[in-house]
Amino acid sequence: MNIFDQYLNKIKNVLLDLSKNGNIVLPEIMDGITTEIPPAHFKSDISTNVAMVLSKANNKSPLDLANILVKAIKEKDELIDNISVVKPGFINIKFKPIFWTMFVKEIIKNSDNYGINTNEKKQKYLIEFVSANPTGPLHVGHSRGAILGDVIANILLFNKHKVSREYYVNDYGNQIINFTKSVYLRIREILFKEPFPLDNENLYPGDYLISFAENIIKFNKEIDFNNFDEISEKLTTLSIDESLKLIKKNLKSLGVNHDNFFSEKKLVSDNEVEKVIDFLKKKNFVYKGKIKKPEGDNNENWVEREQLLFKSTDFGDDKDRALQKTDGTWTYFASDVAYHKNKLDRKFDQLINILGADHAGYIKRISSSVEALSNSREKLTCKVSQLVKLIKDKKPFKMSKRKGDYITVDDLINEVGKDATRFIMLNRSSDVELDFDFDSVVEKSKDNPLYYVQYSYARISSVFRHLKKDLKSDIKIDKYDFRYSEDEITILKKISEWPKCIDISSKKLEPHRIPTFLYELASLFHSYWNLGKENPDKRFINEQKKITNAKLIFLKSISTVIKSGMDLVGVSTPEKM
RNA sequence: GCGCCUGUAGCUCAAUUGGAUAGAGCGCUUGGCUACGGACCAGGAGGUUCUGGGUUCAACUCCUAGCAGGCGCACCA
Repeated sequence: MNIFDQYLNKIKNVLLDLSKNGNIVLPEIMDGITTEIPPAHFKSDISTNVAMVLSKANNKSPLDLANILVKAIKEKDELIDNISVVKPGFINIKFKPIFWTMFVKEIIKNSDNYGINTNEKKQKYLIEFVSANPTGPLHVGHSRGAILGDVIANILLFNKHKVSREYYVNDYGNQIINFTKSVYLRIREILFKEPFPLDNENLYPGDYLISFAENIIKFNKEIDFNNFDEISEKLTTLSIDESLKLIKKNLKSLGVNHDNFFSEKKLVSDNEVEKVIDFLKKKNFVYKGKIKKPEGDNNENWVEREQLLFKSTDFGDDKDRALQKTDGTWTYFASDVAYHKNKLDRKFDQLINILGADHAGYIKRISSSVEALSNSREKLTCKVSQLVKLIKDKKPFKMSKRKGDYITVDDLINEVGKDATRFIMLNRSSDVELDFDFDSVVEKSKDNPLYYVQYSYARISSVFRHLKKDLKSDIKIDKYDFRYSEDEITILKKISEWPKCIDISSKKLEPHRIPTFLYELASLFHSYWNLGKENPDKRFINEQKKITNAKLIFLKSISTVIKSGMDLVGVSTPEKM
């Protein structure tokens, strides 16, 4: 039930009628015609730009054309109170109060589905996110991408698409070798009292490796840890398992659930990399060649070498990309191409990748490969989550990989909790750097939008509690013979924008619009609530300790939107705070 | 040198996928609590949307040339 879509269709039908009768000329494409939310001071409910879009084709001024259209639109619609033409050529529609009564009725009849976009073609999505190296716990930067991906998935699921959440496990390559060596040295430290070499840059110095080592020793008594070469393969598996256990725990504490963990190592051992390179060779996208040194690059150590390259420049990349290292092993990129081939072979309609800001430069390369594999530019969408700037005691908190100097997801959850973390991380567009201020996030006040929204839900709950009614159960009303006041309609109008908000969030993959919307709705609700102090008519519970049907379903409608929005964000809506 | 992201009120950010008089919070300031929970509300001040061109009936939004900040740029992942 999207009143903006509904009226867009009505208007298009009016246009078709008028053009059949020869009254107006229609262009071939009617894409530019929209229905929108008029600015508040116009005191109307829906506006459309139709007259401005069609004025040229009709050789009439937008205002003249609008006047013709206005008559035709109003003629067919008993719910319109007033329809007017404004300056550049906008048509503004104001509904009769009964429109809003009917509107609430629709929501109440099917409150679980309110906001869902029913027009969209249902698709099968694969969203890959987090995919952090399995070499240690997740930190704050990962959590933003994790939440972003999770909520995008929630929104797509809400719109009845099929979605699979996937984590690509980079369990192959040099980093894993270094990681396993680090675990091994921690084991030797415990068993043979050999101090861990903290000065080696290739090793992982983090304290968490000590507990990895302890666990591995404890549960693998049969292993002889004296000779690394003999146990390296086994130890690699065990070490990665330890990491993944920790990562999964971190994800769980953030409320993030992946459907699938996809192993890079398995991809390589199944020869999927060779297969995809053959595939691309046949299409002439792979060749042996040399990469030129970038201009202006001061690196003196540049070595030009011949290697297997992917022709990503054919797709707009600034250089071709290496697939194979000199030692014969695959580059990260090569196996990632194979991974994306695998995704495509699993018949997903759309692929979404969530990347951290530090990997943004990688997008061109991987999207080029997907285009080469699928002949489509639209198959893959990459979203970047920008940096999180931590602020503590009003000062920026610098993270470095050196021991004890970076904040993990565990720290974050322990300090501010899951709900606040999710809400605040999502409250800003993923394109902008995020200031994450520990002090204000923890504060239970108006500084914290999470509590502001939750509080509105708690207030609604308290009314139902007083009336001994259940907010969650369905409400049945016999007669919709009441009319809402202007104050109430202001809120109902906001509620009518909810499907539009979902729609845009979903199409643009911009979930930050949801917390923003919820905040605005909560704000309107709090204003209304306070009107009840001066004016008893605005109170929900009257002097006989009863509530009218009108107010009952009014509250129910508000709570429906708040609840489903908060569910999408993945935070709780407590009935008492 | 190149690529990506950002630039909007003193600060942190929105802006209905090109719409009308650019909106919130914080801060500043003036008011409102014997309550359906004040974790709230009402009012005020505060803007050349980084700059210059262009496209359009309409530009914070799109194109282009700059400026500033961030991130990245080999066989790492």
